[in-house]
Amino acid sequence: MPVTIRDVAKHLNLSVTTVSRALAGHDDVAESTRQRVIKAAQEMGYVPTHAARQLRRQRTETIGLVFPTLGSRFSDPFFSEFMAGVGDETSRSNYDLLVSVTSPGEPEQTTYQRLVNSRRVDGFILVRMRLDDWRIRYLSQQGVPFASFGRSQTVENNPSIGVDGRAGIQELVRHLVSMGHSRIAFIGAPADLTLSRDRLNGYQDGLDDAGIDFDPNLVLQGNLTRTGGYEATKTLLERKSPPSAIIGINDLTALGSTRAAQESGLIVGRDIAIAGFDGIEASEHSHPPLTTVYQPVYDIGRKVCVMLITQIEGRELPQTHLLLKPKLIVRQSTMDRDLPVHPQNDNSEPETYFPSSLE
Amino acid sequence: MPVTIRDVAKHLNLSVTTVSRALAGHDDVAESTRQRVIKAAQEMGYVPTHAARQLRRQRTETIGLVFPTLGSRFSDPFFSEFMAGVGDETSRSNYDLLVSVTSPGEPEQTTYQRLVNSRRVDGFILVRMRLDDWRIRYLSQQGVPFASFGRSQTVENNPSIGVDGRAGIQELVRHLVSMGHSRIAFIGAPADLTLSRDRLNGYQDGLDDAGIDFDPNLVLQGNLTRTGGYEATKTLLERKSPPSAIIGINDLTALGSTRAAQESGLIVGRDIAIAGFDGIEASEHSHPPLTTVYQPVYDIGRKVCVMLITQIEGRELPQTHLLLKPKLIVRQSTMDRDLPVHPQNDNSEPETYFPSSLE
DNA sequence: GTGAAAGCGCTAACAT
DNA sequence: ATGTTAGCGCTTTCAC
Repeated sequence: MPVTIRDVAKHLNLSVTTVSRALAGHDDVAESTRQRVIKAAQEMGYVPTHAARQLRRQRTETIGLVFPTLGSRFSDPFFSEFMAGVGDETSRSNYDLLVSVTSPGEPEQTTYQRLVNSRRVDGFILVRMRLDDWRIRYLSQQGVPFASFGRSQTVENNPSIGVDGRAGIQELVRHLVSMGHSRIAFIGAPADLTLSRDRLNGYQDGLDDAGIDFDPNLVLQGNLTRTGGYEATKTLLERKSPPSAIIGINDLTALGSTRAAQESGLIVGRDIAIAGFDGIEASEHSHPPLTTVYQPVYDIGRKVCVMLITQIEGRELPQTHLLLKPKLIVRQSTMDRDLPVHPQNDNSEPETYFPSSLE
Repeated sequence: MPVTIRDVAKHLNLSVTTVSRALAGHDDVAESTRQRVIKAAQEMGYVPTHAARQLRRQRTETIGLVFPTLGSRFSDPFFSEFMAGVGDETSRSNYDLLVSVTSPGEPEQTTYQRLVNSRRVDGFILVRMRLDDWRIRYLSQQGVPFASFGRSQTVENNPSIGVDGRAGIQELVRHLVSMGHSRIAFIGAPADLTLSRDRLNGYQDGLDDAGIDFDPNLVLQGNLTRTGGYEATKTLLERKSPPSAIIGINDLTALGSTRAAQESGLIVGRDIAIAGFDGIEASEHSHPPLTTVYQPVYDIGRKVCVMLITQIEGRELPQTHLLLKPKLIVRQSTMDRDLPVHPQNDNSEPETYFPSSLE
């Protein structure tokens, strides 16, 4: 039923080859012919069948994105932001985006293997990197291109964009210390995640800078969700000497933390300081607005995608790894209302996240 | 490089035909042969090339999901929840999910047309239905299967799952009235969306029930985002006689509204009541927790997907349309703390959203 | 029960 | 500048 390249060829009394070449923009076809072909194709509503082209060219023009499952649902706005960035960039580059939500029962590996073996995608975008990451080993070995948000220590230099979570948290601790805090708690995430180690290191660094002793009682493990933050905070607040400030490893954690503190009758920002990491929209609109370490997730999604496509198309990558510096955004959740606005409180995004070579 | 069906055939001294049939489970191949084939395929790591199979069978085993762009970013948790449901169900049914974020420049139609013409997907899942919806006309005309979350009035009975937003909001108004409110504002969404009309009708119904006159000054249009709710609320609160209660057409709107009210020094739940619609996770964790009309978005995603796949595979659809009744969840944002908990405040999800035929 | 052959729609190597 | 031919990897008649 749908119109094929043969229909167009027949219609114009040309061979399919010529039509194909005209449409592909080869220079060995007469300009007049090309015009006729383009016009006819247009009029007849011809669009190449993806499967056929794919089979022939051995390229899918599709990139894969496998989301980690977070319990039965995933509603981390972080991921939607990221996906929006990736999605915009893929369609800008005429690629399609295949999304897999690792289903509850299925092990993640199966998903990747299936996609690789059936040659369903040209490459992968990886998120939620682990210190030791199976995916990197597997994909490198299979020769399948990939680019990641965040690094792993599995392979030296995989193409990726990272955010210096260590420096970010370190700066956050500095800010809290400057506000007079010394009992600062940290609600982390599973230890195998790269971001856990980085941010925890930053926490450590920050304490060191201020000459504060590390207190294991003030470090708990959450799971990057609101609920995780909520529960960890309940525990913290029941301690004999509770913290005066809490850092959530991400905004969701900090938001859960905020709720727990409020349920305990504390005024966040005055009785206790709470801060997060990510800078999701909700952090800005929460009550009180949340101090956070901002990273440009949408843009990172786009750039990681650019990196991947560059590789897929065999072009040279300006740099394989990019480490961005996140930006502390101080808001009410760490500021006593009676104090003046902190000088760091500049909400504008810096202009120069990315080197021009990636633009 | 990757192993093809020919490799398997050669390895076993069989024809590709036989291998193909053995793997497809046809009954005209000797049981012993089948076992050998399956074993060999397994060992050799054979997985059918998707493109080839697709070209031959004229089926993609892929379903398409085109997200509306909401400004440059989309971070509505509503969509991630929905996508998680769709994604889980597609992979359970061995389908893939192709996601398109309509990019800022590109008109939505182009996206659909490209996907249809290149035969990239077997069908679509539609969201954000409009009263008069081009997509329904187009896809029906092209003979491409689809199923939607929400209805349009374009076609009589397109396969869809809807939520009775009218009844939901009506019940919400009833609740607000029972709490003593009579100046109830409504922050809506663009009028061409089906959900806008439904929920506005419910608002109207609720007022009628209570014998309250409709006051056009209390109805504003938002855009389903926090910012929209925030701004509309600022406007409302500047009015000479501001509302004592505000209904946001979705949770995000209500959350923005909450922030605006708090900035004006109001205690939400006591000085002003605010409620939303959707029941996203953030509504539960906001301060104060938000009264909302809950709809099971994740499950709806799954079921819509089941509907679509049923159609694609030519099986009979038990019913083309399903209308779910949403559930009012009363939380602090509409309750003066001094009052006892409202009887409707039962947070458990009802067990019987879906008829067993869809399970 | 198994194999040979055709063909899905396209692109590219090789003529002319 | 255009056409002929082959083949990507698979499924499906149609023979045997």
